[in-house]
Amino acid sequence: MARNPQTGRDGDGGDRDGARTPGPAAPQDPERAHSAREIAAAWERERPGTPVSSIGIVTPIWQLAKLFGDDRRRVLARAGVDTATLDLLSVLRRSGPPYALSTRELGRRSLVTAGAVSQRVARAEQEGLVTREAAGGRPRTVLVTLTPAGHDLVEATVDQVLHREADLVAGLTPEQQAGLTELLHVLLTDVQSRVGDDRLSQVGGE
Amino acid sequence: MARNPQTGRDGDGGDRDGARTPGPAAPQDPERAHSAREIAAAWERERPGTPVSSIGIVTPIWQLAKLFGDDRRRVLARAGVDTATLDLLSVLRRSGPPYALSTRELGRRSLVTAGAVSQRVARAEQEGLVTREAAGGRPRTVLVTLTPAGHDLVEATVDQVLHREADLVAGLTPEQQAGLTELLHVLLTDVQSRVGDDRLSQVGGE
DNA sequence: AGGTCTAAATTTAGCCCTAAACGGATCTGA
DNA sequence: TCAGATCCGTTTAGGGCTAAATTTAGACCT
Repeated sequence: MARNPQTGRDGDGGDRDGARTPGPAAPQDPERAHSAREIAAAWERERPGTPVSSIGIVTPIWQLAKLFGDDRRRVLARAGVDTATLDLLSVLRRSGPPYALSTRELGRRSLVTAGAVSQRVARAEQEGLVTREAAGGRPRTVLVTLTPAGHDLVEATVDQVLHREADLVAGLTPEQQAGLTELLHVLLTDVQSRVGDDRLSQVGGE
Repeated sequence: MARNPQTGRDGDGGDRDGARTPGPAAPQDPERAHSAREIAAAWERERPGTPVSSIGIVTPIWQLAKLFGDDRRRVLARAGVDTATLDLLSVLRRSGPPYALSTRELGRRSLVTAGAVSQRVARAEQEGLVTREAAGGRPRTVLVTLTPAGHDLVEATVDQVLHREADLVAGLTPEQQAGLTELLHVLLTDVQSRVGDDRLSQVGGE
């Protein structure tokens, strides 16, 4: 999911560009997507009154998620794993011995639908990274357990991924990182409480 | 894109299977995904020394991107559009009259591959939202132009989407929103300059 | 007991994306 | 002028996800 920058607006009114020289006359960096600032400015210019207030937050979050996701995918491709599988294995690994969770619990911790979990588990089982078995717990519970091969795969890749990501955010000072972490935490907590509240998704919004 | 919370850390090296209680790992709200803090703590507990420093930033960014993306998809489903199509139309709309851009330019502004742009345009063309024609400009350039129907669709949905997203971030004070916007901008700029730098994606990183 | 309800997992249909192979046109240089 | 290098856009193969339909097994009633 995560899809694109922001639904909206792009640069100035005139740089149609169809052909032209990509060079010096271009608005910004001709090789890069527009920034949230440029998108909001374009909205204002094209449609005065457009509610652009959220763009400065939502757009960079999507762009960053895309960059982090693509980067992780490339890092993991070298190890022959995909991000969805590593995510599954990591959740199990982090849960501690005996490295087993129900499908239900996996879904909750992975932010994907039950169907997606089912497919992830099936793929991982196919590759011998987890096992699946009925568990006596609740009615129809299935217990997914990490195999030694799955455990090894996590051990072999997690530090790589996390180290790489630490490098990617290293441009911020420790103070900036702390401030950003705090603000993101506050925003996430708040958004979680609002999403799913269907009253707000009506047109008139509040 | 955007996939999951955090690849997490996994635990120790040897104790496969231990045995029982999945217990102590379920610390918080049983209905919600784990927070970055809980994930980092689980790593520390299971594998002391894991480089968790980036988790406080990367994990909430993914979770937020997922929440925003899912929410937007649901809002747009009512209008019978998908997020990818609206993104395409919006880029054209905000480029201003004559609402036409080359495939190449569309790819740059959308953060997706050329193949994805081609497919998006084909779908939108199928629905009569854009037209596609050869343009004399560069060598093999194709010009994609918004139709009146496409223009109308943007007008009918963009405010809805942006208003909804403004509601979603309304829990932050104006000061917090400004601070977050600034930090995200700094981080994004920095990450863009680091991604693609292949030296960093080696294991040894940094 | 038997019928109905509900919860959990899976399956199915359809969408969208990436990576890589492909097709065609322009530029380059002998 | 012709071969090769390039550049753009499209097509193909395959992965991954969501939403909805389906299957199953206990739970609940009467």
